[in-house]
Amino acid sequence: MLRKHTYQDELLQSKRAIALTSSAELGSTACLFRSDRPTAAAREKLFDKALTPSDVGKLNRLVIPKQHAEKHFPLQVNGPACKGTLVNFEDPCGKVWRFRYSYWNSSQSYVLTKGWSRFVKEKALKAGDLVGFHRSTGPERHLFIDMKPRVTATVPGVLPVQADSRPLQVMRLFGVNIVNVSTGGHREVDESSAGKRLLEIKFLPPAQLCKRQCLGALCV
Amino acid sequence: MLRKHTYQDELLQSKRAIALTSSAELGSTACLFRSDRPTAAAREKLFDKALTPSDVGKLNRLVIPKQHAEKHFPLQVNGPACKGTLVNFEDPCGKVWRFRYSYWNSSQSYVLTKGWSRFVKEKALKAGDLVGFHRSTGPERHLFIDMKPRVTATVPGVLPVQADSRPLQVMRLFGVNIVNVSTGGHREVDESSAGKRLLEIKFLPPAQLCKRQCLGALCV
DNA sequence: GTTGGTACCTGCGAA
DNA sequence: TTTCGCAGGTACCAA
Repeated sequence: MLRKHTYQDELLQSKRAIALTSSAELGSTACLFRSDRPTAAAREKLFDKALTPSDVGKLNRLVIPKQHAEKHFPLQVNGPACKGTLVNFEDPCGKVWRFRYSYWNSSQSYVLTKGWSRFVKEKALKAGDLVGFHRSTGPERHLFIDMKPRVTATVPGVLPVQADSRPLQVMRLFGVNIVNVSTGGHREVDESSAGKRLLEIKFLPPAQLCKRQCLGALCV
Repeated sequence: MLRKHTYQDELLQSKRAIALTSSAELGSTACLFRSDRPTAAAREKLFDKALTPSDVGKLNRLVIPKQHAEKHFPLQVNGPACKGTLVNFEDPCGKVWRFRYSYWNSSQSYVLTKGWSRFVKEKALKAGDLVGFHRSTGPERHLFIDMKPRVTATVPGVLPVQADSRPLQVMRLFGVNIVNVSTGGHREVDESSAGKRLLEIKFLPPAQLCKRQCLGALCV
């Protein structure tokens, strides 16, 4: 699981880095489970982002809106972390995701890069879904990430809505998604076109499930 | 006009760089006017290039023929400028254009990238037009760029030709382009299809004018 | 040969 | 008006 060559520089940078208190001390793998998982208690919501087609597409990066990035995830742009750092986020399953976080001079934007595409794939994120960022309010200041399906104008009664009010996108049978509503391949989907979505039935890969804790909990 | 944050690394590179004496010291904007404009005197012609469809298309780059690039614009391919540098060229209006100049290993070609598309747009360059490169012979060795319309077989008398013999592309009224001959939106236009150009009448954005010195001079 | 990651760049819309 | 953010690209490299 260790990719030997990879993270040394980045870990060093991470340790020297920033006001951003990550859970880097947990280890060097891209994906871990926390063993000291706190109770779901004190967390402050930092911000949400509605994912764009690019955020979930081939660009393998998430643009963090600048105002949120500079408020919550400050990077020392001219300091040792100017080339980015590694940041860990815990998902609702307790799984820890390590992302590279950096600033792109050319576009003047803050981005999560390395690791992001795996997250998109495993969570089966789609454009319009919301990703939320949180931080524990205790002294450890751990970071958390969660995801919510897009809030969309559906045709009431026509498409399935789950008990948790999640619309449209998943229908589970024994913990497996058996329905996926896609946009038929169009990249640009806005709220107004959501009603034109086509129903596609397909099996989603098991990786989409939260492997440790969520097989019975539907914790996507 | 200054995009403050941007070009620090690149300026550093530019300052460390190469035998290519650019006028980088003029500032950090992509487009400046020289305040110390020399007389039109001593310049040596370096070379011309007839623009290809790709040079004026979506690729946003100009390929510099290798023999000219290596003769006139040497890059230390393995040196500090191996990732390219910024070079300033003054156009006939005295407007200074900053282009990124670099070598693409994948295609083994020398290219102007950043900034080039703006130049193409503002000058309304078309495939077949000639772009000329010059250098002042004085100690400052400033670089200059100019453009000439394609030498083309037009239908005499049908399309307007300006006093400077530029065919087709611009007709000015009080210093404003009121005619633009385009290719109807096709991206790839080669010599053989040039005769099929359509006339379109439209107002061009004011940026196409040479803002400082050329309102009365028709200096495109 | 393919994929993912880094670091470029640009058009465009909103402020 | 110009500037800025950022969505959507590209090039290149390494695995």
